[in-house]
Amino acid sequence: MKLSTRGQYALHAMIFLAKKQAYGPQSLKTIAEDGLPEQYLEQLLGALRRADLVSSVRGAAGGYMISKPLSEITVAQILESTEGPVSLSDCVDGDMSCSKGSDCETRMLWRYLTDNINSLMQGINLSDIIENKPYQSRGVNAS
Amino acid sequence: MKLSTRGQYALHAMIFLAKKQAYGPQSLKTIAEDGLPEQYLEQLLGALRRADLVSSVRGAAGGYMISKPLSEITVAQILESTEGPVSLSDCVDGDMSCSKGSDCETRMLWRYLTDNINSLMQGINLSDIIENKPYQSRGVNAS
DNA sequence: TGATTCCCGATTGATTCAATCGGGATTGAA
DNA sequence: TTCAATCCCGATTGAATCAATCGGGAATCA
Repeated sequence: MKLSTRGQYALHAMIFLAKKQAYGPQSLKTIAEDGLPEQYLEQLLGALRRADLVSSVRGAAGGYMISKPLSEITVAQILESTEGPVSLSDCVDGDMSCSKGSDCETRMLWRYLTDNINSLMQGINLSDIIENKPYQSRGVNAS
Repeated sequence: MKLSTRGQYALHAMIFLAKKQAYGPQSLKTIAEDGLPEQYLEQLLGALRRADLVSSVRGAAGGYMISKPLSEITVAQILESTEGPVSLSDCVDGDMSCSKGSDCETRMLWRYLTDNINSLMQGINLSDIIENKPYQSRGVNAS
């Protein structure tokens, strides 16, 4: 179970933007400066913008910036907007492609794990990250 | 973030075997009976056997069976043996492909998330699942 | 007007995934 | 001894996904 580079790059970019909040919009070129492929990153920032996590300014001296308080942007939001929903198995989302009933053991397990992973990621926001807070166990709980 | 079918099929098969423990080895054909592709499942059972989670008996009337007490087989073991280690980002395992130092913010975050997800999965064993115990929050903790 | 930037769909090449294939080895029963 | 049932296992295939690039367009500012 692994994230794709999308989520990793996106988080990287968001941390970068969070730190530069005071200096106006940051161009793609600047954000990509430490090695991320620029045009690829562009796709990701598009996704982050559509998720309302960043806003953008066009034209010369334009760029991207964080669109709301850092404490309101969670790791879950960043990853979901670029990687799609965290959902270990399709059968967790009600679409019922499998033949078994809605209470089959595996489904309950996937749901439990998925919920907990989501809580974990919702429990950490950008502000926590850049302030280097040691993360606390929070929101992780039983079904 | 999604599991592949490997982990899903493997868990399914393990639950099946757990329930049939009293009835001797179960053949691939039997295990695959409710729709899993038989030859694909064969690969997975090979992996589970190499991880010592099941043992096999060849020849007519042969098959697979759980190889140790149900309470000693965790979801983490099942998924790892078929999907590889749960590790959200390569940079978590010390191999240092990235240029940044060992304490970069994203690395610490991936490590935190990875550790917690692993604890979560180590905290549930086959016995819990087939006895339909409501899972408790356990082992999930801070960095 | 032109440079700088974001915007965005299409395309490419590599990798991974899901599954099948084709044969082999082992065992128990007839 | 033969045969059917079963596990064993590496190789192959086709499709999907991933990572990245391409090629143009639109907005903004000097």
